[in-house]
Amino acid sequence: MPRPRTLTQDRLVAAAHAVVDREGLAGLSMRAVAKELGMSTMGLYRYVADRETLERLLVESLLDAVDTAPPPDDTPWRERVEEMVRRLRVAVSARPAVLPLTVTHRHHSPGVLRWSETVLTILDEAGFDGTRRVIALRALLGYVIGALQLEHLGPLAGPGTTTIAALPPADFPHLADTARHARDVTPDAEFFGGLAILLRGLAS
Amino acid sequence: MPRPRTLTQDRLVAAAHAVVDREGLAGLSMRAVAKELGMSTMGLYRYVADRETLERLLVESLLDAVDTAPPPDDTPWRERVEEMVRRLRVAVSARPAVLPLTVTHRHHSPGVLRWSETVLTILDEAGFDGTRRVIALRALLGYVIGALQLEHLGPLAGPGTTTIAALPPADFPHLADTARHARDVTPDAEFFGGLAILLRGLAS
DNA sequence: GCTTGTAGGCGTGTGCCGTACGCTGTCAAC
DNA sequence: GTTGACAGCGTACGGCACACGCCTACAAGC
Repeated sequence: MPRPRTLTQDRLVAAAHAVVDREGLAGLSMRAVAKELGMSTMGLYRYVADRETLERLLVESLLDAVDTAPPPDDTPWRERVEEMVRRLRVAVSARPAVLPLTVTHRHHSPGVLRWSETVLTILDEAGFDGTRRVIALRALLGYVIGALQLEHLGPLAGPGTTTIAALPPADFPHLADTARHARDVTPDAEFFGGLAILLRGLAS
Repeated sequence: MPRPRTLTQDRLVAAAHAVVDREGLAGLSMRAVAKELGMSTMGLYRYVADRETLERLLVESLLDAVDTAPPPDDTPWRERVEEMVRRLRVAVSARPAVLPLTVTHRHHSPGVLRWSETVLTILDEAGFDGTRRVIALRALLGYVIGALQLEHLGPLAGPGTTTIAALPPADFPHLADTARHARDVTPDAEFFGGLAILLRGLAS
């Protein structure tokens, strides 16, 4: 009977994403999102308890988009795990700016829970059980989280590597050599190369 | 000839660490550090360009403490890499509160550069070269960064896992089972278990 | 068709934050 | 004794998240 709501949660999250896309993560504030929606700052608090909740919604909107249906089981389990990891990476990489939020709010996301369940199912079918399966899942998650941050916060081809290349090669001979080779490694090759190492280790 | 400095960089960093230890990372502010030192807020800016520089110093003080001398080379290369990773983990885990800063400021740390150089030397002796060595190093770094965050921001025995255990087991059977087993896995076992998988993958 | 309860939205104010800028006080060199 | 370089301080500004109370649009009951 009272005045009807003027906003949906989707519109709110879309506005937040627009702000982040335009101004970066540092530009995300309640004020900025409110302005994006053409309403007053405090009006947002009718839809969201606090800033942290807004961040959580942002992350969930990303992770819920991940397809967590089991890949076709006529492929080897390692390829199926790789496919699951690939899907996660695609979703996260779509909005690298929110990656720091993804790391801190990951626990609350139903998308990640569904993803984990599917991966565990694959690992189960591959013969992993008990603590071995726990450790396998955590190792995969750990690698994905770390590698994605490495990729987006300290890219191989970015300033970090060029800084290294400018170091005194006498003190850091291998590092200098590695930086030179690093220029030839695409982010994809680096990420899936590392993943392949992990999967080989799981298999043996 | 002018008035002598009253502060050393060490005292400044120690004060910042004290604040973080007492109030957590969120309690770290220029005002708080200044109060800790008994001086005015703006006095700090004689020693530090801005807040980011202070954070960088905080991180560097941690990472420079890592022993980057090559481990004795009469042990297998995998054990030597494991030893290097262990040292890094010990240093970071000493102050888990600053872990988020460690991730973002890692590039600037000479300690990490020296660590990487040593690890590359070991990998070189183990026969890795070119892009294979690049990918191996990045995989190790990625795993370490991600696993440490998993360990300190979403601990196995923490609220995340108990939340999972309370989920409808019908929808998440493997996850529920995993959460039950997770209680028996110590952080050490989890971290080095995952690392062992990665090292096995590197060796094969 | 008027009244009234409910709930959406807004404005103001508080206490944080980082830091720009100009002043004051102290000391060593001359 | 004078001078000038520079450590340290105080004030002020523009941002932030958010508590709190007010106003107002609406639909149900009479």
